[in-house]
This record gives sequence, C-alpha cells and structure tokens, in this order.
Amino acid sequence: MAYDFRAIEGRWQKAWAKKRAFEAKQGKGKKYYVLEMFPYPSGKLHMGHVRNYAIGDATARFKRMQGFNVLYPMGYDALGLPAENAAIKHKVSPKKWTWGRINEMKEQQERLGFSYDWERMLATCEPSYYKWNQWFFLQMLKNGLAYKAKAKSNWCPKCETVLANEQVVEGKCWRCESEVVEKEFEQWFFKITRYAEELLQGLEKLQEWPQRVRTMQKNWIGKSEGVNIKFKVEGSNEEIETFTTRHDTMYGMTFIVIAPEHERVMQWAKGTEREKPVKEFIEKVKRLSIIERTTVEKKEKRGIFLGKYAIHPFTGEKIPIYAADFVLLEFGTGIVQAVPAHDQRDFDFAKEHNLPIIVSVQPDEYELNAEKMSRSYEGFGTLVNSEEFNGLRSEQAMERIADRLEKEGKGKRTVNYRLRDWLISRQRFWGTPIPVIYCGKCGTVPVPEKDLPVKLPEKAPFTGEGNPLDKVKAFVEATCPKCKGKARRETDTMDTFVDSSWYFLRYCSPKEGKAMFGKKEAAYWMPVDQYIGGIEHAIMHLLYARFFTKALRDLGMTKFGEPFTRLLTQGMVLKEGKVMSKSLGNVVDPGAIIERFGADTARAFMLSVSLPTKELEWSDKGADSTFKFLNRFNEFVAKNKGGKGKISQKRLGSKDRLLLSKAHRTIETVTGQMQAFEFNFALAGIARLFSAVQKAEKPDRNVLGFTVRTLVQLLAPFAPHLCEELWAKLGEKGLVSLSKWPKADRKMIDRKAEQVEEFIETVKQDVESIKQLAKIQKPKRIVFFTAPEWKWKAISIAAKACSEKPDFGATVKALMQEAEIRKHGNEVQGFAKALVARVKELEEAERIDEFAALSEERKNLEKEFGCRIEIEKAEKSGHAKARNAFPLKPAIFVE
RNA sequence: GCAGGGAUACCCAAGCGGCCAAAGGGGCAGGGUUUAGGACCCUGUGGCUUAGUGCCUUCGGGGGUUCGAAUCCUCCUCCCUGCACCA
Repeated sequence: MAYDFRAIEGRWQKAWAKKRAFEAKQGKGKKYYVLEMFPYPSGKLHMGHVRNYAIGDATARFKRMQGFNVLYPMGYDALGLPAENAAIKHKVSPKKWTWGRINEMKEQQERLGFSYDWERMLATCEPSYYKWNQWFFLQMLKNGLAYKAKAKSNWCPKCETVLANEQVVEGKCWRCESEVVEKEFEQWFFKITRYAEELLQGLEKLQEWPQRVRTMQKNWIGKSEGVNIKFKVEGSNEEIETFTTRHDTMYGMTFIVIAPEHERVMQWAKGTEREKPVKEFIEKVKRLSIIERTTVEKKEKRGIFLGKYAIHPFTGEKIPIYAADFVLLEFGTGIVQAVPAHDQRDFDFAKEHNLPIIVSVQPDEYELNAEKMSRSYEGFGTLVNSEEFNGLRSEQAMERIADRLEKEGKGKRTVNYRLRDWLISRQRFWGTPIPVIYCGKCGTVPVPEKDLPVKLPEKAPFTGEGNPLDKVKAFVEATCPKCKGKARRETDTMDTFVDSSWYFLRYCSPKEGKAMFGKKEAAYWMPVDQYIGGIEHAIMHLLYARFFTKALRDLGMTKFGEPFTRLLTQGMVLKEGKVMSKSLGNVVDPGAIIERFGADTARAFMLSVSLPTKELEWSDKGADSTFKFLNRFNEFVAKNKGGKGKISQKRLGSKDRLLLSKAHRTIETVTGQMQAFEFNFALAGIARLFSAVQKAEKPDRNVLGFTVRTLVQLLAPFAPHLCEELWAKLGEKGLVSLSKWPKADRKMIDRKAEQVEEFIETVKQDVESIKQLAKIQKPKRIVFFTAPEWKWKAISIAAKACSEKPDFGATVKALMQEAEIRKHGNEVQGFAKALVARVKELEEAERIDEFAALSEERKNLEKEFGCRIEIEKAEKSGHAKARNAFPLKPAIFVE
C-alpha cells in the first residue's frame, strides 16, 4: 500500500511555513550561504531546475542540521526578452506576463518542498530592485567605470538589440541563434577591462571552483604578454606600432600585416592608383559575415599590398606592408609583424603572395631550411640570423630584445587582454532603464540619485518593431536635471546580466530601501559559501558577478573581492544525448513524476541516479524503485520505533553490536559524502543500513530506536516530508529539519563484528558456488570444518618468511621447523601454497573465532539453506574435506 | 588547431597502483513468498574448473614503467565541452 505522499507533503509544507522553520537570522552563529543560480521565470520547471534545487536543498538542509545558520534564498531573474515577445504575441503587458510565470514557478517549487527562506524572495523586475541597478550605474559613471562610446557592435536582427561579446556564440545570438551582424552604435559600456588582471589573478584563489570554469575564464580574459614595436614608415614621419608576443623572431620578419579596417589603410591609399583596389578589398572583407571571416575552414589568406614599407628597427631593412583579413583590429594594435618561418598564418600568406621566408629560430631536434619548409615552426629554440642575439635561447632573447627596444625607445613591453569592455545597452523595453538624460544644452546628464528609480512605463505599444520605449512620449520627454530645459531620456535598457551580477548581495537584506544592500548584512552573509548552477554560465554570469563584486568593493560597499567561495557546476540533463531545451522540444516535464510519486521521490530519485557534476541522461526508469524504497521505509519505521534508552555496548549481543556499528559507520560515511556532494553514494549507504536494520532479528530496542532515528535524520535532506512525518511518529519533538545531525561515535564502530559478518558472507557464497558446481539444488546436510589452530599459527611464520616477497620455498622451510606444524607435514605443502598467496591479507585481519561465529549463525544458515548444518573443528574430524579448512575459509561439505 | 573531460561487462554507471572478474542501478535467468497478476525477498549474471581457496580472458587500441596496472607514463583512434586566424 503506497503511502499518502500528498497528505504528508502538504501537511509538512504548511508546518514549515507556520513555524518559519527556514528563516535565516542575521548574526546568529556560524553562517552558511547556499545559493542556486536564480531562474528566468519561464513558468515551467524543467528537470535541470529540479536537479539544481534538489542539490541545493539537500545541502542547505544538511548544513542547517549541522548547526549552521543557513541562508538559502530564491528569486527570479525576471527582466528579459521572452516577456516582451509574449507581450507582442498575447497582448499582455510584460509585467503581468512575468508575474504570472513567477507565480506558476513558485508554486511548483513550493510543491517540491524546498527549504527556501521565502521572505527574502526577490524579482529583478521590481522597481525596488532595478532602482539599484540604476544607482550602481551612476556610481560607475562617477568612477569612470561606465562610459558611452561609438562602437561596432554585435546586432541581433531577431532580438533587435545589440549584444555583448560574451553573448555571441560562434557568430550567433546566444538566445535565439540568429546570425549576428555588425552595426555601429553609440553604446554604454562597463569598463570590465580595468579589472582584467585582478579577474585573472583571482582565479588562482578560487581553488574550490571546477578547474574547467577557471580555465574557461582564463581563456576568455586571454592575457598575452609581449611588446609593442614602433616602425618608421619609409618616406614619411609616420610611425606604426605592432604588437607581438614573439619578439625573439624579430629577425625573421619579412612583412607587416594590418587589419583592413584600420584607418591608416585608406589614408595611405587615398589619392594613389591603389585607392580603387584597396577600397574594393576592404569592401569585400566587410561583406564577409563574422562567421565567414573567422571560420576554421577558411585557409586562404586574403590580402593586398599597400605600397608602403616599414623600416625594421634593428636592421633598417625595408619591409612591405599588407592589409590582410586575418588581422583583427580589436586585438593588440591591429598591426602585426609577420614572421612566416614561425607562424602558420604568416607562412600561408607568404606562400600566397610570394614573400620571403627567413628562419630566425632553430629548433633543437632538427634544422630548418627556409627553402624547404612546408609549414612554420612555432616552437622555441636557438636564435640564428639575428645579429648580436644569435645563439641565445628564445626565452632569453625575448628579454634582451625587449630591453634593447625599450632602451632605444623603439618599443615597450605590453600586456594585452582579449577581454573587451562589457556592452550593456540593449534596445529593448523589458529591462532596467539606463538613468541618463540627453539635453541639447548640457549634453549627457545623469539622472540625480533622488529621482531614482527611472520606472518603466506601465503601457507601451508592443508591435514587434523597434524598441517600444522609444514610442512612449511620457517616458522619452524629460526635463534636463541641470538646466530644467526640454530633454530626451535614454531609451536603451540594461543587459539583464546586470541584474544577476549582484542579486546574491540583495538577498542579504532584500527589503533594504536606502541602499543597494545592507553593508552589515552583506558583511555577515557574504561571500556565498556554496553556489550551484549550470556550466553554461561559466563565463558570462560568473565573470560579470566577479567584476561587480570587485567594483562594489572599490566603491567601499564591501570588503571582499570574490562573491562565490565554492562553486558546483551541475551536469546538464540530457535526453537522447541532447541537452533538454524548449527549442529542441525534448523537455521532460517533472510534473508527471511528482504527480505519481510525490516530491520526496522526485528529489531523492534525481539525486540517486548520478553524481551532481556529471551529465545525466534522463530516464525515469527506477523512479518507482525510489518510491518503493520510501514506502518500505515508511512502513518499517512506523512499526519499529524502538526505544530511546541508553545503549551500553558491553551489554549487547554480537548482532546488536554489529547493527550499532553499522549505524555509526553509516553516519560517518554519509556525512563525508554529503560534504562532497556524493548524494548518490549517501543514498546508497542509507539504503544499506536500512536493509541491515530490516533484516535484524529481534534487535535490542534501543539499538533499533537509535538506528531508525539515525536513518530518518540521514534521509531528511533527500525526502524531507516523509522524514518529518516519521520523526513525529517516533515521538520526537520539533522538526527533523532542525534536529541535530547525528554524530558518529567511533567507539561504537566494531571492526571485529563487521569482520565476523564478512566471514559469514563469504562462507555463504562458497556454499552457493559449491551447490552450483555440484548441482545440488536442495542439500540434505552441510558441514563446516573450521581451520585448526596450527594453521593460524602458520600465518605469522609465513608472514615473516614472505616479508620481502612471496617466497614459497622459504615459507615451507620455516613452517617445517615448528614442531607442532611438522606433525601435519603431509598437509603443509598444499596449505602453504594458498597461504603464501594471501598471507598479507590474513596477517592484517583480526583473529576471529570461526567456530563460535558459525555456531551463532547456525539457525539462520539452516533456514537459508533449508537443511541441517553441522560445525566441526577440522582437527577433530576425520572427514576427507576437513583438511581443506583454511583460516577464515572453513572447509565445506555439502550433500 | 588549442584547452579541458571522456571511452569500464547486456545497458546506465562507480572505481583511478595490490583487498578488482571490478560498487550501485536497470535488464535478464533461477528460487522463495503470494489465490493469480503485481509487489516483496534471496541467488546468479566473462570463461574454465574431476563440488569452493585455483586458472584463463577482460576495463577503447598499441607500446612502456612496476614484483604487480582498469588505475601511472607514452603514442594512436573515437566521443563530448569550451575557445578559436588573439599575433
């Protein structure tokens, strides 16, 4: 009979709410902040969410039971494009739509019984939240960390907005996968590059982050150390500057390449006979989409000679200057010294344009020949053709060459980052208005802090064309805060990643009205001790949040530089090998499983199938077995409450000592596994202990009681509702959710009792295999012969003889010297062979009384095998099988 | 191309120097229990073995280190993930 999970879950959810069981209280003891990446309110929970929250909730509950003051909040990343699209489609306001979805989602989360402190819930679409985005923006503006610039931007034609670099994936919009085009706009930026170095250095300290995420961020920041080198342009006063990380190859340079978009390119060509072809070339490059230009397949290096020569700063030689499409304007100086012998791209280009190749670094293993090279050599080596630097190693040469460049004023050491400033302007409605006013007289004027928030209008025309904000007169028309004249309000809104870059701080004091967050509160709760979310945020969100945290620290708001101490990136939930996603239409609705088996089953099952960090191929096969387990657990606990009396280990029988030992050992391992997020192992361990207590025959009441209470507590983070119910049934006062996590008492762990059990297990298995081999289905009688004393004695002798290496000869010799053993001379040979093989294992094992152990187990064995069981000491038996007896492996006779 | 992660028995998935023919699920087979279905419990699930302590073969493929390798090194093949003409 299935347990009534509906009634139980409803009852305890109410009880938790009524008792405010999960309220986080400022300043009360040791804190622990568990946080899941807050969801975008799409309205429906998917399996990925369930997994995310099941991990987080198990952790929060575990930590709470361990005595931590836990902050475990939930909120909604509620601004963003889908709400606007819904507004266009369904003719509802984004606000109404969003709140509808939030409520749906919250309902489902409540249904699952997560232990959030709902009092702290926030939604980023509330003006009381985004007001602080605006306030923060103004502070950034004051500190030169926000600025407006005309820039080529990634424009998504479908979303009708620009995107940040991080939001363009393989030339496509991260959200809708439309191809991104380049457009030039005036845009607002956050100067994340000012923190490039610190963001990079900080990664070193984030030891409890997955290596993968740290590597991804490192690559994204893309630090490269090198030199900028100045070149005189022949026949003019002009200078150009290149950036290189391989200045050891300076003498191998045979041409210079410049990005086609570089302003110099047209300047040089203008008015010459080259103007037309150069212009055509630039046009051609521009027409290429970002994808075409950066694709791997494209091997061809398009370029054109510009009719100019640069002067090599050391040799004074003339070096032709080309424009080529493989050079990026944004990186370095947009001009590159080309060394075909030591760079593959330069090599390809040289071959296509018949440019010379000069070897300037020789590898150690073989010798390069410029004429015969079929590809470049990019490694380090020894310098050649490099005048005074000949013979130096690349590493040394770089130092010396940089020294000389700097001394002669021809260059300087430089660091370049791939990281670009964060473009935060979005030409969309459902975002935080950027608090800026444009005045014909005063220019760009920030909205005064007292006028915040700049609220989104309640009504706007959602036609699907352009930014609806532009068309709301009441919003656009503004008064200049400075001159009080007529002015125009900025209609761009902020990237929604701004919202998610500090929400974890807001949770510390969600109702704070006078500041972004309470300093005191943040100082207590932050940083987040455990952050849990998907790997897809490895760069964008996690990098932005780190940036915000550092900026806020420099604004004096906090004293820490990293927001998340420990990060767990959960594996994706797959279906048929693919990530579940709405666009693929392969989303599995968790609703069904909750309906059928309840929240406890859904959560416990989710955690039991795989390690949280691993990808998970979804299958609900086995959900019913989790359900069955909970049912059995429920039934058993209800009927076997046991006692609460003091347990004296000494007065217990061996079976009870064993059970007690198992309980304590389970506490120990499960505690460790909870800490390590090995929830599937923890659940398996709990199930094992449960199975042991189920099988125990007439256990001591108090041991039974202890074990059952322990089980209920250990299982509580996974199946909290059922465990509350059982905890109450056991007559415990208070909530199991707030009970004290059990502590293992090592003194109660009885190694010997465990060994006896192991011994019985192997004996049983041996009987099974004999039954099979002898084809005896129903034995009439089974006789065990326990090993004689001399065989036990032989162990230590053999151990000595084999101390260096297993040595059969020496063992036999040593054994024969012992009179007591010599008596059994005819048996020693065969016995010694087996002994040598396992002597180490036996030496470490504790001596147990096999005869007593088997005798005690006799009744059970008789029941199990359905026949008479006899136990004899081998030395007292004349049976032919008796001599097979081995320590811990009694001889067995079946008939 | 670079960086990171993988490849384990029928399937999923642990193990990451000896206690490993390899945890745990699932499936399958046998047995028990049950009025039956179901549910539950037990056992088996690489091969050989003249009844068990043994032997052989096996952890993507080849080579190596070691007394000993699924585990360490090396090369190769394939898969995933991220970045990608970044100078």
